[in-house]
Amino acid sequence: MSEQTMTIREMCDAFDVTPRTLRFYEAKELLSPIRAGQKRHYTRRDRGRLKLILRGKRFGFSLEEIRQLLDLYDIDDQQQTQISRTLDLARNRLDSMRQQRDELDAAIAELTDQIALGEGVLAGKTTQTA
Amino acid sequence: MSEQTMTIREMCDAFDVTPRTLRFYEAKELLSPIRAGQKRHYTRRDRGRLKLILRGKRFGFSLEEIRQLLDLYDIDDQQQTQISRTLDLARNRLDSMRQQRDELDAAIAELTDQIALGEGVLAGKTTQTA
DNA sequence: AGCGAAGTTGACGTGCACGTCACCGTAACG
DNA sequence: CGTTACGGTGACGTGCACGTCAACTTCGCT
Repeated sequence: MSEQTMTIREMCDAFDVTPRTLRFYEAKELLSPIRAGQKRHYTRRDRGRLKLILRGKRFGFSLEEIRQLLDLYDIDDQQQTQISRTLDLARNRLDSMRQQRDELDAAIAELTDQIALGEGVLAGKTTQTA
Repeated sequence: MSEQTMTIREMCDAFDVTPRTLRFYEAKELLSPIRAGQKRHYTRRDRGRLKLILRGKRFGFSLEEIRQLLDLYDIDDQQQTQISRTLDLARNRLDSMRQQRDELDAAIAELTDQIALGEGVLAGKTTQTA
């Protein structure tokens, strides 16, 4: 139970994506499954990366941005010279994620208020709080 | 200082968007500036909506999703029958925003760890913590 | 050997969110 | 009165992230 690789279909079922999507990500160099002849075999590393890709997408990052971030998780393989650049990129990304979270918190609070307001209207009260 | 309306250019400068974008949003019925002859005049309401639109975009919502959410902030103008539907939509959206925030928190934590790891590598330590 | 299911590579199509360009109106300025 | 600036309306173009379809291999059976 060490070289647990998955076929493209197993990947699709596991992550709810289409084969087209996986091949597309590979073309964009986000994934690099092993080839057994022609067939693709996805390793644990590929699964980890895909998970990060899908998460990144939910946060509104482009595939290109995600590609650059993914390098951080493979930092062992990298040249020293590259690492510093990647770290800068990651720190920037981290900043914008923190900002995004703060904004998100604010938006959640606002929306919560608006819903309460709407529920009030439904309950027959007027908009005037007094 | 009550009917503070803005021209399209003032809007563009204030929100850092192009005229094309504002006209596009209008075509999609996200904005509805007053017309003085042909010219558009953006009211306080338009500015509020645009702010919400841009925020929504940063969270990865589509313009169509945003359009439906915007209705919640104009709930006074609506039919009772519509309000309930809009509220449901808003509650769903709120749920997914909360989920998104939790995920974002997790991602921030992970990325923070990875950065620390990378910094360790730069400092000359090996990946092996022991 | 034959067959179907699964996988592969192009190549073209699609929806979204605008960008770009050509052309028109009009209001202001020298 | 010409022209420059700002704004308007189509209409077509573009980048991204895939969807769709045709035309193969390649297994794994029977």
